[in-house]
Amino acid sequence: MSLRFYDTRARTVRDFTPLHEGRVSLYLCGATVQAPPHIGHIRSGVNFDILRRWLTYRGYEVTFCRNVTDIDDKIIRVAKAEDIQWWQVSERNQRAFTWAYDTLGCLPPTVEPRATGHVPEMIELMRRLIDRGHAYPAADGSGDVYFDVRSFPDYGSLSNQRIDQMRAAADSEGERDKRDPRDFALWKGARPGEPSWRTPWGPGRPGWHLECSAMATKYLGDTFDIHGGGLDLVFPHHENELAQSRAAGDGFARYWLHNGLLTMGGEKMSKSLGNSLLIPQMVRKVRPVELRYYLGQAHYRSIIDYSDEALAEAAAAYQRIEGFLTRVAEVTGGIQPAATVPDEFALALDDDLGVSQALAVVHGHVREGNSALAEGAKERAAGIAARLRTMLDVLGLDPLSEQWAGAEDTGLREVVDALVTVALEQRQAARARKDYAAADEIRDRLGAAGILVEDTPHGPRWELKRG
RNA sequence: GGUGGAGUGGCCGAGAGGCGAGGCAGCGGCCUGCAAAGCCGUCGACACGGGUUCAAAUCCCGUCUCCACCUCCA
Repeated sequence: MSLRFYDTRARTVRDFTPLHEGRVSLYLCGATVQAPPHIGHIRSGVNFDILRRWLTYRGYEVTFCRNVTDIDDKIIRVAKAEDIQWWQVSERNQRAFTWAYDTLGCLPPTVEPRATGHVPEMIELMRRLIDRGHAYPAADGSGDVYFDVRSFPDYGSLSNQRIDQMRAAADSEGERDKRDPRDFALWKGARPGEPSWRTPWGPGRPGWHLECSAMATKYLGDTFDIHGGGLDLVFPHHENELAQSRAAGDGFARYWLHNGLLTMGGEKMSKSLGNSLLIPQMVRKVRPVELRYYLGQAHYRSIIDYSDEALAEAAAAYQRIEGFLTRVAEVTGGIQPAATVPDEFALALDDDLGVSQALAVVHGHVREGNSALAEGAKERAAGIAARLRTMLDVLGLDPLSEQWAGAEDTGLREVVDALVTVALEQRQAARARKDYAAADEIRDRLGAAGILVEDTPHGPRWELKRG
């Protein structure tokens, strides 16, 4: 079976064939940097990071463009409230996003363009739209430029809505002189004191949607393969992107992928609802890799209803995988990843990125590997571990990778190891003379100090306790 | 009003007509001086009511509940 994805626009699973053989162009709507990221934003980042890694594993050269929208109403509002510059707000939050992506092991995009760096491209796009009769500057001289939805019969095709059946929303504040209430702003004329950029239609700033069309086609071409984002972006954001790009004559995205949202108590997590769980507080509860496992384990299109309990279970599941690989590495002196993943794993990911089924394959390997280890079959265990590393690498979860190995290593590990070894030698001596009271006391005292002792067929081993 | 989606065992979470994914927790056993880790076994589910079928979580009809989008949102 070939690679296939659920395409929002087609409303069905479609075989994936890239526009150019061997290459995939991927655009992801990243952050509007008005606030620091919560785990829902980073879920999206993790989902598409796994997609990107899988495409790369499949041999495609992936150009991954993830934008930053660094100007919008809320950024201006926050800046005003704090009496700082708008760009101080966006810089601050962009850094928070970058830190969060890095912390969760999301590979950096090929390019990460910012809206305000692409005003000339946006002007060019607006000019094309006006020339073709799909956009118009507001007649009242406000500087607004609107997209004329009635001029584009295909409007609504992404979200499967027809203009006439849409709830007639009142014009939002500041929008004036539209031909139809559903017309959306390509460009917003500046009001006094607002940041602005010059255009032939007056000073102003990008509407929310225009910059994505301008940036996606600049970096990926008039037509590109995949456009992704959260499900809440389907309408109006992606609908409007599609409309303005197609109306301008571009092919735009060929496949539309949307990740499910993250809820808490059944309610969507969002900045505006104020129920955000921010990344710094989460990585105090579990390690970043465990948070990544939690956010990535469910299918990307399903809802994740956050709970501390589920997070803890995910951490336990991850530790089981990690425990096996750590023990094999100790016994064998090191494991190199295998060249390929098992077919069953590949089949799962090929089918609309079935991470949950892929993880079942992972856990099957862990169980077999543990059995091999218990039987003393080192080579078999090592082979299983090698395949496991390759699978986990695709998911960004390999405990032995540079990203995650020794994340807590403070450089004192060797020192602690020497000290613990002294204690363990005394304990072994006590066990040898069957003085179990003394042996247990040593284990208990190490335990109180945060050292977990386990006896194995190869002798005792230790590790730091978690939590 | 329109458009999508969801309801699976104590919990998380896949699957989508036919041997009950996987993980966490529980129970029994093995291993261990005792543990821990691990292994083996086990318990156990498809919101509700009808229908189609030899066979239905899976298809059809109806009902209930919940969520998202139509307004800034990943």
